[in-house]
Amino acid sequence: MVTMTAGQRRSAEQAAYDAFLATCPAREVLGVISDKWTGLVVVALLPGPRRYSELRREIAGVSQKMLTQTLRSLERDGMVTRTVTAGVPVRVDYELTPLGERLGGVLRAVKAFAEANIAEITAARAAYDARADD
Amino acid sequence: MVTMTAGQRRSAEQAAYDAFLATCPAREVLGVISDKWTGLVVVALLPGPRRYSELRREIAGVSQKMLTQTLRSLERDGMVTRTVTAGVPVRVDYELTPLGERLGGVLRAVKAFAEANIAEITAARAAYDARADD
DNA sequence: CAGCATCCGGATGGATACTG
DNA sequence: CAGTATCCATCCGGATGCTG
Repeated sequence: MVTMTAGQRRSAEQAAYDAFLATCPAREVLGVISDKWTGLVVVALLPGPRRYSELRREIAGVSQKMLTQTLRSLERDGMVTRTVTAGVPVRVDYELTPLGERLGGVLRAVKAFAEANIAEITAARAAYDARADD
Repeated sequence: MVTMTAGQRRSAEQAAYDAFLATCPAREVLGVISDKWTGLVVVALLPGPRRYSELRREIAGVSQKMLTQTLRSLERDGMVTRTVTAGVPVRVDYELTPLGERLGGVLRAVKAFAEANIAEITAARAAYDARADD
């Protein structure tokens, strides 16, 4: 197909890319942990189960919408379980599944890398920005 | 200040949250790898240096704007070096720094987790979505 | 208490055209 | 070849008000 238009070529590339992404577990998981709040929630749940309101308090700055959305997403991915205890008032507990705890392990690795290298990263940024200020 | 308004309380929480984020290396790094393309670029550079056009070809689906933006960001964070070789045509090579290679190591851990658990995640999603379809 | 529904501003990211 | 500049659609995420 030498006569493919630019648009057709892009579509083809896009399709190939989509297929790649669909079969790329790493990107799938990257999508999971790259959410703004997912990491914080998983880390907050590592010590043990937490109630909705406890999570809101522990993760300062999260809106209720985002917390709910994040928890639903984690629940869907099999990372947390949601347990409703009827009564007044209602009580809802969230807890990591074994899968969620393994994800927590990965996040700890990220955290370890972060703490070991943040100084170097910050320095690199400062140096880069200083050049830009010329 | 018992007479704080809801708005003031939120501002206070926001400030506390921002301060927390600013001093939280893990979130900083999470921000780095959570970019849509950063992971792919770092992984593509792991085997060795690559030219701009090579990266465009290897990472199917990336727009030139996003590739440039991602590379600039990685350069700023000290993860890659950018080497320009004058001439016609111009040649630009990107290469991981030691810091970038260490980040690559973390990404490999993510990848390993992903590949080991993707089946479970997919199954959990299917089960969750099946319930939603009721 | 633990949400859901709605609105809305800003950031994200793709398409396109042009340049040293 | 390796970008820069601009425009524009979409989505993310916060604010607000209401509910079982």
